[in-house]
Amino acid sequence: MSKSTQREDHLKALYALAHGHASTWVSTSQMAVHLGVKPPSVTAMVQVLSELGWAEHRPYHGARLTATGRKLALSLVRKHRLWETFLVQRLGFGWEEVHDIAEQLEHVDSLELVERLDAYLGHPKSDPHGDPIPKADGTFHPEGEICVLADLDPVVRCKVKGVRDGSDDTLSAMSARGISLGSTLLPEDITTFPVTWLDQLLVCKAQE
Amino acid sequence: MSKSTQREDHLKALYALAHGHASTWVSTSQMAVHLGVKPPSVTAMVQVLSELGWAEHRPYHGARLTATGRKLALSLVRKHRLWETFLVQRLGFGWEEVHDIAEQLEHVDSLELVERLDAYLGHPKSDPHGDPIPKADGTFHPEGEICVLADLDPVVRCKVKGVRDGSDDTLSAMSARGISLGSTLLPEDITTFPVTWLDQLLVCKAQE
DNA sequence: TTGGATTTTTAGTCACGTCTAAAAATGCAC
DNA sequence: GTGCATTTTTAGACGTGACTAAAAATCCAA
Ligand SMILES: [Mn+2]
Ligand SMILES: [Mn+2]
Ligand SMILES: [Mn+2]
Ligand SMILES: [Mn+2]
Repeated sequence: MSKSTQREDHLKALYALAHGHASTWVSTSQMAVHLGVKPPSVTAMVQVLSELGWAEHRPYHGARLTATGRKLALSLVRKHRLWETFLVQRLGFGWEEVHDIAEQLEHVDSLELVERLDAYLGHPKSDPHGDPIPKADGTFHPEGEICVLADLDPVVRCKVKGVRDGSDDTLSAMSARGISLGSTLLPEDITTFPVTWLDQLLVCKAQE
Repeated sequence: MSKSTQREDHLKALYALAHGHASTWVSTSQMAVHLGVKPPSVTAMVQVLSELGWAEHRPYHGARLTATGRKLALSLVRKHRLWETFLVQRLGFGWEEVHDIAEQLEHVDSLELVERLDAYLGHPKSDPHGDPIPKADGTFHPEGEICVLADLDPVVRCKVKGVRDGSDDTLSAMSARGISLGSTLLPEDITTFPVTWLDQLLVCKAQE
């Protein structure tokens, strides 16, 4: 309910600054820089998003998306990237010219429009900048988005793409279990990992 | 400058309710009905448009577009109808489904976008509802829009499409000069007409 | 031409989203 | 641990664009 260009752009900022990792807290000042407004404005808006159930706000700590908020953010990213694709692929814009226009088009409200546009463009998997286009259900194509292992729901086979905040100890412990960049993790192994790892391992879904 | 969806929609309402005749005064309550808001809201907005130099407001009488306002309104109508054409022609929407979506798309701000869209669609002359699409310079294709003779600038050869507020006397006086529905008026004749006729004769430009 | 109904504007309020200035919380250096 | 610099939130204000209620202008009918 209750959409608006501003709410939507704040939601997107939250998503973007967490690099798509729903578990990451984002500071209001980070968002302020990203959005080109002052921090108090972001605080106010984050409180609104929180009331709408789209974000969680821990005062003096930061904000992060709820599951609902993430879905909305993804639908915005989807629209943004589909429009960018349209502008480049069909209207012949240069890839560097399309961001600001898509920034406006993404707020046009019509599910039917997005789905028809997607079909018209041949269900593209990525936008002109190479960024992946979320599917209508909010998931990415396989080999799509990188996320924190904790965010993998349901837990499926995935590939290690990086480690966040890994101390030497952690890294060697992971190595000892056969985990390294590019290695594949199986659901049955993941359940036996130390819980702290779940927030540290950056992964993407592996092909079946 | 200082555009906004609301200002733009009021501008369009003014244009639409005057049936494109820049000389016609439109009441604020008419606009209110058209826009789905209350009359005081329209009064306030019309005063803003007046400050911006886009409309003229004669209190307790009505509002009408200035030359600048008319140009802006025409560019909005152009965008609206081009997007409608895109939605039907390219995305396969039914012609009855596209109005509300175009109502949003028309506010996207990018000259480049409009012109590329126009070219992409093959410079269509009319939208899916048969309404003419203004050209980028704010004029219509020949045989396009009907206007009051007084609005013809410059005065060119045109065809009579109707008479507004014509008393029997006026009509017979016109007949006496050889004027009837469909007859062609030449610039040199027009200059000899009684001035009152200029606001009564509805015409459209005739092919050269 | 006068009075009442109707239309339109003004006055005052509100929600939204922004700002600046001040207060509060945090966290880092010593 | 205390104190100070930094970050963040709160407080208070403003502009936009909506509303309702009241006042003003207009129109029309007797
Ligand atoms: Mn945007
Ligand atoms: Mn992109
Ligand atoms: Mn509109
Ligand atoms: Mn149309």
